[in-house]
Amino acid sequence: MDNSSKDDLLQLEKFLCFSIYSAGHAFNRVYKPLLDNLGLTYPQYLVMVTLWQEDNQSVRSIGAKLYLESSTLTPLLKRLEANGLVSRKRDPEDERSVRVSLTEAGKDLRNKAEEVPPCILDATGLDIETAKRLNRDLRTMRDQMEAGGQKI
Amino acid sequence: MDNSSKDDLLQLEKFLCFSIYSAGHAFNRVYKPLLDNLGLTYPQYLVMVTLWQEDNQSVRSIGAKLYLESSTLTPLLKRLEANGLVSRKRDPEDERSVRVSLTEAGKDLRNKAEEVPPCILDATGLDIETAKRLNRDLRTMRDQMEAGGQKI
DNA sequence: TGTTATTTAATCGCGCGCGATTTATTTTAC
DNA sequence: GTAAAATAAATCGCGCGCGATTAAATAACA
Repeated sequence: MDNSSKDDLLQLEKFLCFSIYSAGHAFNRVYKPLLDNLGLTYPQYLVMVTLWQEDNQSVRSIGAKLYLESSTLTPLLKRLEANGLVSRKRDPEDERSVRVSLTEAGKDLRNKAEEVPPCILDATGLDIETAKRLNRDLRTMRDQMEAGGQKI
Repeated sequence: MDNSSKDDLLQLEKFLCFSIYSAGHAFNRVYKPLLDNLGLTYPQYLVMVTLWQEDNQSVRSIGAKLYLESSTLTPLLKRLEANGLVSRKRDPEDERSVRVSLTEAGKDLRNKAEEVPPCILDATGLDIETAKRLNRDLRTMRDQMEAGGQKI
């Protein structure tokens, strides 16, 4: 391999992974002041969104939707519980499972939270069609990558 | 606002930010076994890439390229130094600055590292043109979001 | 039935990632 | 020339995020 080809291989700007990595951080920066108003971190916000969509889920179910492990979720959920937004109870039907439910305060927070997404789309500077296409392409790619690990 | 519109607003699948967040995690999972062979974490790998592109940079310069703070980089660089891949020295011309340079081991690692990017592109399942378009759109979006914070 | 395998959360250790602060150095303004 | 402002790293505290492990409950099966 000649030098120009070698130089091509390791250029940061060409790394799709880096664009995603840095775009994720950029999102976090934009979200932070908005979520501070709700008293949530970004991952906590995602957990609340899944619960607003469907209340009373197991830790496992939340993890499947967010691609997170119990080792991440358990401490996070305890913080949400400490802040009075959710309750955690062992499922009487299956004591292995822990059911996570919204408290009244958790349900109420939804109204304030609904003001967030439009602000974010605005901050990206994308028109809706481009945003939708990006979203679709990224989900396809993620699903492909997640599936790749399941060989055998 | 009626209920169907309300339901639309907070659907996880529609969140571009979540696609990026979860795609980032998926990348990490794919990278991990490859980077384990190099003895690097993903952020450490990014720092090494910037140094392979341009050796002997300040912490600030690396941070500007990766959008990271010194509070993130300093401990990371100390770990790279402890692993014998870089050296850290105060700049004699400006004692505030710390110059980070590749050791011989750090330079040598580049050869093994060049095998990584093709594996990754393969794992995404994307054709090159789609990957390039995604990359371009994401960088544009990120730059827009980073610029948005600089108002005034 | 009883034993083994699987499933579910929780725990622990480690490496980010950042905001806020601190320390040292350099630049600027007066 | 000195005081004030700006800049660069480093430090600290906190919240992820995960791999590895553990403990408890359930399922599978001989």
